[in-house]
Amino acid sequence: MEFKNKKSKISLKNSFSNLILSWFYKNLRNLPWRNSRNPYQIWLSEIILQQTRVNQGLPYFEKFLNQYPHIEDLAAAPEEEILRLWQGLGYYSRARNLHKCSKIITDKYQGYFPEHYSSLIELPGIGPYTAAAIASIAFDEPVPVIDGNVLRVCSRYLGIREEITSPSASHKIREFLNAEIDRNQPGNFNQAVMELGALVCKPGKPECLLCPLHTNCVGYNSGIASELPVKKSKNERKSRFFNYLILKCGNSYYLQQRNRNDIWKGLYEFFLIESDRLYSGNSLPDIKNLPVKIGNCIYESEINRHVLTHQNIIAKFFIIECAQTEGIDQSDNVWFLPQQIERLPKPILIDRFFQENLF
DNA sequence: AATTCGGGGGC
DNA sequence: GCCCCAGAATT
Repeated sequence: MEFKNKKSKISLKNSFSNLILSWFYKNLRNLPWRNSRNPYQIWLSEIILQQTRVNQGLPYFEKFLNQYPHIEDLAAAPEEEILRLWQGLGYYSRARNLHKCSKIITDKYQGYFPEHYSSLIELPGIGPYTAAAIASIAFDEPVPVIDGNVLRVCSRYLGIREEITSPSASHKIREFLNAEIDRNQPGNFNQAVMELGALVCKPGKPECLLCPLHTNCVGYNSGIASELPVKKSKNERKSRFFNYLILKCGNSYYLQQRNRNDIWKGLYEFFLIESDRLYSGNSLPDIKNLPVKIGNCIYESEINRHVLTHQNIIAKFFIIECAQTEGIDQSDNVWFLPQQIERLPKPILIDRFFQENLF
């Protein structure tokens, strides 16, 4: 008995959990959402950070918390205002779901987040990762988070050579984390694994000699850490050709809101003709269904290339002066003055052209 | 299980 | 160029 206890204490001291937690206490970054255990702030930071680098998300967290100090403020805001604040972060469904979720919490939960994974995951925009993050960090529920960092750290530590999204790999990692998670401080444990992935166990060049886990890391000991995790090859990016007709009537410009299930849903853009090619200004095709009678093309932009994860957007802007008709109505959400356009949520491609040429 | 939703930064 | 980022929703 005596011997058994001693042995288990020794192995406990050198466990994955203890080693990574003591590393975490010494090396954690001072991030604003770590200064609070307010579930609203935890949630906000997690939504912003989905598929987003901490450095890119940081200013957005500050802006949102400043503009919407409490979840009720977010729930009361118009969706366009939220999208405008989100502008540039991408994956705009996150912003729309942020708004939806804030209304549900405000209206149906009296402003308080549910405290368990099983309830959190029912909310819009909250999936397995975010539910686990909020439950563990804000409410001490011992459920492991699994994100890109965690998958990388675990696949290397365990030496998992199967494709990382395979059921087998997922199972091994989940079992491992469920066994290792510190049940007294699950939030710190989860953040420790992610932090190690972000600062040491990095994608290209892991700094294994700085890693507190390297003596027991299969990937390191086999010399294949940098090859892991194994990922499927990605699909080729498809090209799309966007011809933007910037219809100008006096000082007003035509903009429309994207509402299809496509990129940039909810954002505003100029009159768009998507085609299998780019047009040129001196031979614009006959266009029907224009909202106004068009005149000459007074400016033709260079070719703009805008790269998204699954698409290559190839775009050109044509400024077209339109005949002043009697029907120009500023209130119909179609014709806008530059200072109004400034406040509309727009794709970066559109905002960049607007800022450089029209504002 | 596969696709699609942005944009930026590192190399 | 290519990779990946504190993933989720949809098909």
